[in-house]
Formats: sequence, structure tokens, C-alpha cells
Amino acid sequence: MENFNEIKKTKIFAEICENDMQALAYCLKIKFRNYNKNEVIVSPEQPFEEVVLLLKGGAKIEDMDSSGNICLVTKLKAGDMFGIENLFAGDLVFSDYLTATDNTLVMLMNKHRLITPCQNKCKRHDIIIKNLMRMIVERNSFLVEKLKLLSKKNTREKVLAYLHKQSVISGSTYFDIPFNKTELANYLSVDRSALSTVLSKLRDEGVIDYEKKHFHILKSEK
Amino acid sequence: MENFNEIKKTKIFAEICENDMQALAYCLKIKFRNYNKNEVIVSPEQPFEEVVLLLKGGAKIEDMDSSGNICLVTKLKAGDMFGIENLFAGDLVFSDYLTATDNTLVMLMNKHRLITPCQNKCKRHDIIIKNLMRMIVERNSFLVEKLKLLSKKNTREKVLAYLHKQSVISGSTYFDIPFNKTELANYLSVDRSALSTVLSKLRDEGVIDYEKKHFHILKSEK
DNA sequence: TAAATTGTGTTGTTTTTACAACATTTTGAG
DNA sequence: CTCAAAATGTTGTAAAAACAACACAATTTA
Repeated sequence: MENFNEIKKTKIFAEICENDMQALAYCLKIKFRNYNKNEVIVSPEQPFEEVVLLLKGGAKIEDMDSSGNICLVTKLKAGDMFGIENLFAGDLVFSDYLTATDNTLVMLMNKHRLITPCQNKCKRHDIIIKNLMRMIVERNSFLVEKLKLLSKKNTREKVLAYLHKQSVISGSTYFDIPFNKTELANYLSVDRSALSTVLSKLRDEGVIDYEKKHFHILKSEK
Repeated sequence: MENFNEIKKTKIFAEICENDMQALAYCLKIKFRNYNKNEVIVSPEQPFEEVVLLLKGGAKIEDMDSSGNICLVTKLKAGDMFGIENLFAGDLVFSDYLTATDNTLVMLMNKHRLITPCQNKCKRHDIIIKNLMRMIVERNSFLVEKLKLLSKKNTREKVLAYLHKQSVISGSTYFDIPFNKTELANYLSVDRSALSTVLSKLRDEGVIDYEKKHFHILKSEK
């Protein structure tokens, strides 16, 4: 089956064999699309009726408010999904931009079919629903964590909380972040030059060290 | 059945008749608890193995960081749930406080049972799972919206975006918000006195008017 | 009802941030 | 390799926010 190598690595289709996937592909009205780096996959201007599963490459979710300020919600990697917020929505108008950050292969699924279990042909649909629920719950946790980050009262605390989190995730005081400085500023919703100043100060104080996307936490403040 | 009047009004148990609920009660290991106003229902200090469904009264979810700053994540009303983030988590340590804002009745459910469909006795379990998924997706949308709110670059924009949203929800330029000013400041993650200053300024400019928790939007800025 | 607690608005001070402008460095495309 | 574009760090300035202290109003509770 087309692209099955990528499909079987995703969380939502883990444990599904190629035969069952064949049935699911029909049931979920699967389509594949390729995008070049920096190409817009979904935008608020062009409503989108499906749910997106990233199979290869990378993408970023951004929101732009009426003043033109960009909020980088998150970056997606293979196996991540986009459009979950609209799973149950009848008419689907995304308010976010999904943009490829690499050459990217995505799979589109019919959102109605996805959430509606069917007994006859694709017997594995109930597994998909449970996997889907797990992913949504994980996304939920991620959003709550980001909410707490943005609730910090100044840039220094945002940065330290973010770096601490990344350090815990990687299991080391040495780690790479998925953002460049401009993106990190958007992610933390602060001015880029202000972020640069804070990072420099933290380095001067010997709290952290960094080089491009590579960071090292030297002192863990209480 | 005990408290069925409240149960049938919730989203997750809508469409479930009393008989089926009886079976579900057993399957989900349901328990009921009463809390007085200001009593802590769940706290990070006391790990909690279940998922909470609010049946009567109200509650608020708060997060406190290491510096003691409080982030008011949201207020809950009857029918809302707490603990969804930990549905799939093995060992369950909540990092948030859930506090009753009124005299409150809650229902506790076994999280493992909730996400695991069973065929034999409680045939309605699949409906519950779909309802649950819908609630999680809605919570997801809520979190994304709040994220966008906190991404605004100053207090004025946060306030205006929040009030605009509330206005849209209520379908009128006159509406009540569920917070007092202190809570609103926590919700928007800004200093209370700074919020007060911004609100006064907006009133002076004739953009909004307000009295306690009642607001009126006079001019809708682009 | 009186007293205590909580909520609210105001003001002045200090700190932090956004913003703009700029010099370098790095990256990527042709 | 070369050139243009993008990323990065720095600085100064103006705006905004946090913070603290206070007065007074509203609400709760004993």
C-alpha cells in the first residue's frame, strides 16, 4: 500500500497491519498530498474539510491576530496531526496557518468518518478511535503546559521554564531546541530583541550557555 | 438512581437512560462527593486516581508555579470535567488545584474504565466514549483560544480580545463575565492594579462600560 | 449589626518590554 | 562561489507592566 512505511510509524495507525489499513484507507477517504518547504498547507482563507496527518517532513502551526502579530503555536513532526480542534465541527474554518517547514508528505482523512466507528469492513476502527483519543489528550496536556509558560510574568521566567522543560524532555542539561531565536520569540510571545537581551544576560550570569539551537543549563534556579 | 437528575443533564451522559446508567455506574466505579465553598477538591499534594465530573455547584482550576504566581486556568460549571489530561496517564499526579467555588457535588469515575469499551453489561459505553471525545476536543479548542489570548502583547489587547469573545458567546454587547476583577487579572495573567488601570482607561475612552461583573461594549475596535 | 475580610480603583516608583535602527554573521539559492 | 535574504545581537528610547501602598466600598460572617 502507498506510503504504508510512513503510516505504520504514526501513533494513530500503530498496531494496524497493511490489510486492515487498506480497508481503513477506503473508509476514511484517505488522500495524500506533497508540499514544498514554506508552502502553506492550510490557511484561514481556504477552508479545509479534512484532518491532516503528517507523514514525512515538518510543519508549523501559526496564528495571526488582527494586528498581524504571529503566535507560533507549535511545530509538528511526522506522526502529528492538525485539525483536531475541528473534528466535531460541522463547517470547518481554520483560524490557523499550517505551513511546511520541509518538503512534506501529508495524509488527509475525512473527519466525520474518523470519529464514527463502523463494524462491517474495517474492524480496526475502534482501535483508531482510542489512539485518536490518546493523541487528543496528549495535545491537551501540551496546550496546558504551554498555557502555564505564557502565564509567567516576565520573559526571563518564560525562557527558564521553557528551557527547563526541554531539558527534562531530553533527559540532559545539554539539548537542542526545535526553534531558531526568532521562532522562539514567537513561541514565547515576546519581542525577538528582548528575548535576545534576556538570553545574553542569562549567559553572562552563567545560568545557561548556548550556540544556535544548542543549549546547556549550568545552574538550575530554584 | 442517586443524583440521576443531575447526571442526565451532563454532556457526557446525555442520551443515557436510567437503566443503562445503572450498569455504567457499576462499570465506571462511580462515587459521589460533596464539597463546601472554597474547599479543595484536588490538589497536587494529594494524588487523585479518578476523573471528576461536576454535577452541582462550581469550581475553579488554578495552577501555582514555584514563585507562587497563580494562573486561573478556567472555571467549571455543572457538566464540566476535570482530570482529562491524565486519562491515559498511569500514575496520576495533578499539577493543578481544583477548588469548589460553591457548595458542590461531584462524581468520580475510574479513568481506566472510562476509556475502555466493554461489550457485556453496559452496552452504552461506546456512546460515552464518543461524548467524552467531543468534550476533550472542545476543551482543546478552549485551550487554543486561551493560548491566543495570552499571546497578545499587552494588557489592553488581552482585555479587548477577552471581552469581545464573551460578547460573541453571549450574543449581545451586554454580558456578564464569570470573574471578579482579581480573578480576571489571574485569568489574563496580568497584575490586578494594571488591569484596573487599563479598564478605567477603556471606560474613559468610551470603548466599554462596566459595573462589577457586568460589561457593555460600546465601540468595537477593528 | 458590627467587625473582619475581600474587592476595587488610584497613584507613584521601578523594572521590564516593545520598538526601531543598525552592524554582523549565517544561510540558502542560483 | 557569490550575492541576497534571513538570523542574530546590541543599543537607546518610549511605552507598558509590575509592584507596593493606600483609601474606600462591598461582602461575609460571627
